[in-house]
Amino acid sequence: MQKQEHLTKNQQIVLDFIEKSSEPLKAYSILFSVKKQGIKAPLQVYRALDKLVEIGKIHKIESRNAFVACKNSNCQVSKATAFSICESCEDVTEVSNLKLSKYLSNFADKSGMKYNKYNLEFFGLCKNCKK
Amino acid sequence: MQKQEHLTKNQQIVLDFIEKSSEPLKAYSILFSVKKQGIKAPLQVYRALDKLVEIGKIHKIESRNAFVACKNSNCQVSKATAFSICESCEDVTEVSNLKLSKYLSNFADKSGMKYNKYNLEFFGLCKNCKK
DNA sequence: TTATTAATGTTATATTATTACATAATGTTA
DNA sequence: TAACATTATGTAATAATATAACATTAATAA
Repeated sequence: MQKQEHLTKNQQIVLDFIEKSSEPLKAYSILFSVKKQGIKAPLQVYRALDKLVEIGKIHKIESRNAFVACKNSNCQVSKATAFSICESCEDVTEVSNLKLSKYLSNFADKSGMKYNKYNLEFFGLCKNCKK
Repeated sequence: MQKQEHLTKNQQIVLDFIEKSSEPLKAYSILFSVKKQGIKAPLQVYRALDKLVEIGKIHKIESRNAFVACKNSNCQVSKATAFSICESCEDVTEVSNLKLSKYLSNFADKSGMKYNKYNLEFFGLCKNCKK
């Protein structure tokens, strides 16, 4: 279902780096880290990020301008994303909840607008930070 | 329930401008427009925006880095926001749906995290652009 | 093979947002 | 009201995020 089988060199470098990270990464921090692998300019990173988002390999956390690897094998999730964000430690976790995604994917209000995508960000304190 | 009764001059200028707009406004376009009213620097706008977001008078559309006036009288909504965004004309509407907000405000998943805030952005084509 | 599409490399620049510091206004409390 | 704390202001500089424009190369399709 992904539009592209093969990732290009730059896309693969950026994806590898994001997948290894336990936290959301910002474009310029990715840039800094992949310079040794030949990526020199912001645009090279942004292009890779755009493509990776498009094919659902990563997601952008809009409120943080940061990127995380997709943890769902289900490839439709790039059109239906939900995250929980700890406002203290900034830990971000992808929410995988079938009921939630069904509810939101089918959501329709009086506007008559048919949604083909959504992004939901929950904020709070994670277990650790709640203590 | 709002933390502040009285808006300061800069806050009021910025709020007035946003309330008059039918579309989300970006910080620098606000800046440009309120220069005649004595606001000279980005920081003056950002400070006003921060405060207005904090007290729920406006919301930030994260995926667009833009700001809209709150259309709900209900003041708790700044902690529970939902928008529908047309990807063609960029029209943004605040979604006011009690069922949705109840569902999301009470949402809890296995993470054990207690959420105190969420932001949801739906994307699609509005009635006009669907044609 | 030619045409088309997608990706790359590079430079420059646009856009969004914050730091730092000095000052003034406002609110609180003794 | 004086002293203090808090909040807002003004200003300059700069950081952080993202895109435009253009030349070139690689991959894919017809």
